[in-house]
Order: sequence, then C-alpha cells, then structure tokens
Amino acid sequence: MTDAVEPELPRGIALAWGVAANPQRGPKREMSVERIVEAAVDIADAEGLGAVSMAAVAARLGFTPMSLYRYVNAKEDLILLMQEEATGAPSEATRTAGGWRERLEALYREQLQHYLTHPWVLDIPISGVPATPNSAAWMDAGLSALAETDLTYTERLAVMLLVTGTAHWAGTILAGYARVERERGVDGQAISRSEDAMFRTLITADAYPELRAAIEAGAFLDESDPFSFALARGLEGVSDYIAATGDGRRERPQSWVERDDADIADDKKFREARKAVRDAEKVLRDAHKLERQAAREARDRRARQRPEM
Amino acid sequence: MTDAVEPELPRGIALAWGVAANPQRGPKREMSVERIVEAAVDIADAEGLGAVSMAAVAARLGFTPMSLYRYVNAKEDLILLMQEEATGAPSEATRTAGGWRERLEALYREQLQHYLTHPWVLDIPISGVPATPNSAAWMDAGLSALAETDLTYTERLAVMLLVTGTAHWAGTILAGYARVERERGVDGQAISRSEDAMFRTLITADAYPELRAAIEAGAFLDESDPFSFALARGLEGVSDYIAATGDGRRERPQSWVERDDADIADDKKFREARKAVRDAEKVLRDAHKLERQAAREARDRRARQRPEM
DNA sequence: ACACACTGTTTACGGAATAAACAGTCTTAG
DNA sequence: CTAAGACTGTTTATTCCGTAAACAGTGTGT
Repeated sequence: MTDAVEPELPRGIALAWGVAANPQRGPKREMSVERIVEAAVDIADAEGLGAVSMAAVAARLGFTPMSLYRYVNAKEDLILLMQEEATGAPSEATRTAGGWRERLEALYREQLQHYLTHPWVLDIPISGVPATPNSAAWMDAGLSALAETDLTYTERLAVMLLVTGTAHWAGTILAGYARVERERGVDGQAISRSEDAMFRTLITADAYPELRAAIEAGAFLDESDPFSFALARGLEGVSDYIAATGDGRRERPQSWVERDDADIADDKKFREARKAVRDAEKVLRDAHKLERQAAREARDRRARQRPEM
Repeated sequence: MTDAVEPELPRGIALAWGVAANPQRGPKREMSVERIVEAAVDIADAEGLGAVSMAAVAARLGFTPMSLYRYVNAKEDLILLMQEEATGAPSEATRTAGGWRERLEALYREQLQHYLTHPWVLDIPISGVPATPNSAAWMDAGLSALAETDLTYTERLAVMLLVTGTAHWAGTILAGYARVERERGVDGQAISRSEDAMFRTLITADAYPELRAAIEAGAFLDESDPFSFALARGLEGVSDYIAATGDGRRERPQSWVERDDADIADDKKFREARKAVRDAEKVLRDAHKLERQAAREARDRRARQRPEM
C-alpha cells in the first residue's frame, strides 16, 4: 500500500495528490477515478454542475450509481477532483513571460479562460485555501512572478489574492451572462439591451439619480471589459506600492529587506534604461492615440454606410 | 390592482420592487411574502442556504410546504427576495462620508459586513446585474461617490465593479473560513495552524519553490488583512488613473474601451494602427526588461562595494 | 483449496421541488 | 340576496437526489 500521508488528511485531498491506497485483492477494477472525473467534467461542461448527479455520471460510463462509491467517498470528493481537473496548471508560457506585471496579467487571463470554459467551477463553494496540486501550482507561479519585486511574502500573497480574486469575479459575472445567454437562447447584446430597457423603466432619476444618469449615458450598453480595467488599476497600485516602499518613502509593516532604489538611481546604465522606458511609454501613448483616431474614423465610415438606428 | 410594469419582467423582480398585483377576492391571506422571506432568512442565517427548503420555511411558520407557492412562484424567487432583504441598502453614513475614496472604502466595509452577517448570500448564483431596489441603491451610492471625479460613466461602473468585486471576494474567502470554523468547532487560528501544517507536508520545495518559501516565511500564519490591501492598491490605481487623465497631460488610455470592436476590426487603417500599438507594447516590455536587468546589475555593483549589511 | 478483500448491483430510505386535484372562504356581478 | 368563481391552504403524488445496507460474484494470498 502507498504510505498514509496524514491521518487527518481529507480523503478527497489525498486522492487529488494521488496518494490514496489502491487495493490489491479482489476483482479487477472496471473503472478508475480518472474516468469518473472525466465523465463528470463532461457533463458539467455541457449542462452545468446541477446536472452532475451520481446517477448521471454512472450512466454515462454504463454503470449503476452506487458503483461510483467504490472509487469516491462522496459526491463532495468527486467535485473537488473535478475542480482540480478543470483548473489545470498554469501553462509554461504564462509562467515565464515578461516581467511580474505581464506574468500576473497572463495568469489572470489564463485563469479567466479556465473559468469561461468550465463555468461550473465558480459554483463550487470555497472553504479555505484549496490544498491541491494545481492550485498550489497557480499560487507558486504567481509568487515566482513576484519574486523579482522586493515585496514581503505576505504582500505577495495579498497581490496573488487580488489577481485570483479579479479572475474569479470576472468569471462569475461573465459566466452569469453566458448562462443566461444559453438558457434564454439569445446573444449577449440582446441581453444587454433588454437589461438596459428594464433598467430604464425601473430606475427613476428620483430615487437613483446617479445610476439613472449612467444608464442614460449608455454606460450599460458599453461593450468594454471592466475587469481588465480593474486588474490594471490594481496592479498599477501594486506598482506604486513597490516603488513607494522600495525607496523608503513609506513604512512597510515587518519588512526586513531594505533596498534603496535611490541608491542606484544615479547609476549610468540604469538611468539610460529608465529613459528608454519613458520613451517607449511615449511611443505607446502615441500609438494608442492613432489607434483611437483610426477607430473613430472607421466607425464613422461604417455609420455613413448604414445610416439608420 | 397595481399596474403591471412590463410583461416580460420576471415575477421575482416584480415582487422585489413591490409591484406585484395583490388579489382582492377569496379568503383572507394568513401569511405574507415578507414573513416568508423573514423566516427563510432566519433559517439561512442559522444553518446556511442548504437548510432553506420550502418545507423548512413552511414548518417554521406553521404551514404546509405547498402553501408557500401561493406567495412565491418558485424557490428561485424566494431566494432572490432573501438576497434583497439581506443585502439591505447602504447606510446614510457611508453614502455621505468624505471624498470618493473614503466613501468607496466605507461602501466596501459595509458590504463586506453584510456578507459576513449573511454568508449564504455568497452561495447564490449570479446572473447579470441584479435589478433590485437595494442593489440599485448600492450602485447609485458608489456612482455618486465618484461623481466628484471626471471619470466617464463607463469608468465609474468599472470602479464600482472593482469595489463590489473585492467585497464579494473577501466575503467568499472569509465566510469560507468561518464556515469551517463552525463546522469543525475550532477557532480561526487553529485552522490557520492546521492548514499551515498540512501545507508543510504537501508543498515540497522541489515542486513549488516559491510557495514553499512563502510557507516557511510564515506568510500563511500572518493575521493581516490582504483584502484591505487589495482594495487600497486598486483605489490607488484609480487615483493614478484619474490624475493621469484629468490634467490632460496624458491621453486617457481608453484603449480598453475600444478594443475588440468587431465591427471595425477589418478596417485597414484601424488594423495598421492596432498593429502599431502591439509593436509599441512589445518595445515597452523589452525596455522594462532591460530596466530591471540594469537595476539588478547596479544593485549588485553597489552591494559588492559595501559587502555586508 | 479456501478465507476474505474487493468488485459492481440491487433494494431501500429520507428528503427535495413542485404539479394537480380538492374543499373551504370571501368578493362581487347579477 | 344569491350564486359564480377567484382565491385560500391542504393533500396526494411524481420525479429526482445522495447514499446506507445487504448481496452475489471474483480474484489473491496463505
């Protein structure tokens, strides 16, 4: 038998780490935990977590419901394993790309992508930090992105919580829309429009002046991505915080590292590199300006071709 | 009868706005939607959303399960009303205090407080922006806090999404811990410690070097509040953003507003402009990389001059 | 060869949401 | 004033859920 890791270790977690004892005696097993999880994930992908019943999973594999209990202690364990399967580990690309900010953004995007592919993961109740290999891998990837900063480990964890929180929140909202789309069988724009229409009848300028103004400004019809905005602001704030604590202008709780950025500010090569960054920022700003202008013109052209609405 | 607002208006929402038609004929009603919701909330507060069954709610009021269906269309509607009841409206104090940042922080704190008092609210699946009076009130309060800034309405909504998202995330995590505390009947520190112990056996320095380092630095035993940290960073980023766009020195980086506009994506000039942006982004990334490298080298040089510390 | 650990199956139980039919109650149109 | 019928809370029944318990086969180690 494989060694029992900890007596108090929840069996579901033991399974996730692959350290559950496999029996030697008795008839050959016809199924495996992996196949069960796979079938359950397929069902959840197609019809949501609510459609995942022991009976449905068993049926998909051609067995009776109770047979699953020879492999999985309870439905709760199965769901933990489904989560682990669907979450996956961060890809090599996002684990190595660019600086800490790019890497965290890549992490966010990949995590969000997983949520959109497997929206049912968001329906699973959270209890504590999940102690599974894949979630550890995500955490490790985030921490290693932040290793180049001089944040404390506590601060790095907090930043990671910010990133995963944003991904979770974005996934929750976006998956909510996607679900309504599927259930009602209409597209996203139609939902936005009908939501907007409902708001217009319910939200009076009297009771909710600012909200009403936002509605009338068409803010609820805007197609832009508010979550990237939120993440960008958050990471910008982190960047500020790093800069502020780095050069000693701000006190840091229980920090023992004292790197002085001012110390190297007069280093020639560093100054040059910094200037290059400033220049690149300006180039990017100008490019953005041109992009917006081109977009405006393109829209105008389109609008002139299709005059109505 | 009260006027029927919209034919397509979901009945649950109609109830929430108090515009559902109350019948005049027939026997006197012995219950009311309010009493039902109240009973359901009591049960959820005490034993979680899972304990809220139609039978349980009815029993608490001394009626049979089916009687509830004379007041509520389905359990889903009841849950919507419970959410509305538990969420409440923002208090006068938080709606009027200080500048935009203080007000958003107060909003966050009050919202989080509600989540901690009624953790089951976090178990309710989200579908779209909830169109209920109280959630409108929260949104309006946030927007009115941001009215003093010169952000666009779309941006204000995005900021509000950041604030409520942080509250939701913090509530989810904290409520998760609280639930485990209640279920296992131990206090928070004990959970932290046992979680930490479990991590120490499962997380090897080999597979998860950074995570292992964080554990060994005691980051998982830290009692500080990572969510306030996250919110502070986010609002700091917003503040930067306001400063950067407000004084006109820099163009408003609203590329996130206009990206992925399928309608104009095939316009030639726009495509070129977009490519220019991508290129500029890459140049900036490279510049950042060089800057970091230069900083590292400069630090090393200094360190070698002053050997220890 | 045989004990028995282990397999997948059958049967059974309690609880869930809610559809349908029912008898009693109150309003209102005639 | 009366009767239609809208509306009440109740009863009964259906379907689906997770899973406990008992069961007859199957393969291994002694």
